[in-house]
Amino acid sequence: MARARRSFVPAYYQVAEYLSGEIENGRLKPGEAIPSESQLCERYGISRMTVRQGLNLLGEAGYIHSVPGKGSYVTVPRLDTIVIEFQEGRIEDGRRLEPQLIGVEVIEAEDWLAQKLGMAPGAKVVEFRRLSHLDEKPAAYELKYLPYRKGAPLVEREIRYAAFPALVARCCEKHLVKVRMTLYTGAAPADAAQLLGLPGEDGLALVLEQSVLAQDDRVLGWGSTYCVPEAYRLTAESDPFWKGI
Amino acid sequence: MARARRSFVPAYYQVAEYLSGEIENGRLKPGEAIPSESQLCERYGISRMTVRQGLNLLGEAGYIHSVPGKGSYVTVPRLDTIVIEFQEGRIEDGRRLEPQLIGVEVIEAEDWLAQKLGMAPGAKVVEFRRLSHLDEKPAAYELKYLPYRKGAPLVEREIRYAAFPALVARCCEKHLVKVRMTLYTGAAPADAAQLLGLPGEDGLALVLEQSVLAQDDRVLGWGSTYCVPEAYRLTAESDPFWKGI
DNA sequence: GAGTGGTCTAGACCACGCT
DNA sequence: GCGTGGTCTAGACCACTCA
Repeated sequence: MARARRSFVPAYYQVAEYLSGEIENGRLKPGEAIPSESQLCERYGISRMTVRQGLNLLGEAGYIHSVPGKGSYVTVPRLDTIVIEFQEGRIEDGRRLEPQLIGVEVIEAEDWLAQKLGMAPGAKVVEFRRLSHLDEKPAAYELKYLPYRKGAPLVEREIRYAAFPALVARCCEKHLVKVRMTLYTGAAPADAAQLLGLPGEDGLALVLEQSVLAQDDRVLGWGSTYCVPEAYRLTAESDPFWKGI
Repeated sequence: MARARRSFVPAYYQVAEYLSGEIENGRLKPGEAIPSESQLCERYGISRMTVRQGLNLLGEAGYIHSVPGKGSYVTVPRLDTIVIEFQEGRIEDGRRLEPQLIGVEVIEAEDWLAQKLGMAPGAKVVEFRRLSHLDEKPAAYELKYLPYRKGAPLVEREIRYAAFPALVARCCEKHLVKVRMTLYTGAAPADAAQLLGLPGEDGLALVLEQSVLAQDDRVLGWGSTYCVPEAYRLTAESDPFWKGI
């Protein structure tokens, strides 16, 4: 508990380690108050700013949170948020899918698409379709749309290999974009079902819908990926101290 | 750019706002260096610790990162990590599923299960099955397993309503657990397919596999949820500055 | 050697929650 | 009124990078 001498570990880090240890082994329980800053100063013989630096570390990691005028408390971990690392064109074990561009067109957006993209019906959009293979077998069919912009040439190489959000960002000249994704099991369009060789008359696939959004939530692009069942898995891990939303 | 006077906004916060604004509007581009700490001190007429507090905020948010001896740089956002808020027994729009406990048994683990749970084959495990309804229609079938522990009574109320990770945590007397989840479209077991009224001979469903892990990655519980296609969707948003893994 | 970020001090004043 | 955390200062020494 006393601060280790002759150590290259910074003092603030030792404070953080000590407290996170106490939390992990259960001596400090969720909801409980941790020692006050001045107590920690005294215990470790360090200044308050240094103690605060350590507590800040724990706060970032989500172990604790503080209430002005009262104290700092151990956070109750949340198990309902999970983080997925989703790499387009790459599956769980890191193997790469072989993408094949099977169509690029400028079309007029039908109503449903215009709505998804936040455009007027009939507006011009670029549609492109990709079919990706894994081990010579078709694994995913992608259908992507982004507003047509004169003078924003889409290089075929890019369309073929680039991840969709990055493509959209470059095309719209935005520096920061976000992605919103929806996952479900649903029917693939007939042509996709055929190309993917989906069994059954309803052609169920794992569907990943991606909306690429600007910082102000304006939709910049929309796409849908139909994945062959079983071939495509997503793994995710809980982020117990996520603080977003 | 100059620090606002007569403002109740803390100085460090103003520094952070100014810089994040510059990043968002693209005047500071990913990979570029931001002004040095001493430059910011001078510009705002504040001390270095205060500037650092502001930069720390941006660092936490993932906008910038620093390189000792060189400077701080605008981070290139990542679009390949997304965060899902997954609430067991609750769907996208917040509606609750009505759970129904349809079986609890102590069984001896078959090989595949023993492997999932990291136990010896034949070890005793508690199996329970739940069927959840949405609008009177079956929506999800859950199959969960956790090691049988003498003297750790499982209250029916809990089994029926509690989220699985929380149940496991309480049962194993662990304070901190993690969840690893895998999502895919796959075949449901025959009994599940029948109860859910899945169409087609292969009975495809959206499958959510959950492993509940201790901090040391030991498996504490394993479960699988089979969701009726289309009824169940997961939405996720990108976390452009996630720093994990 | 000049400049950078990383760590740390020993103070200060404030708003807040309690009692 | 006392203890809490939130903000802020004006210094300090260090290790590091780069010219």
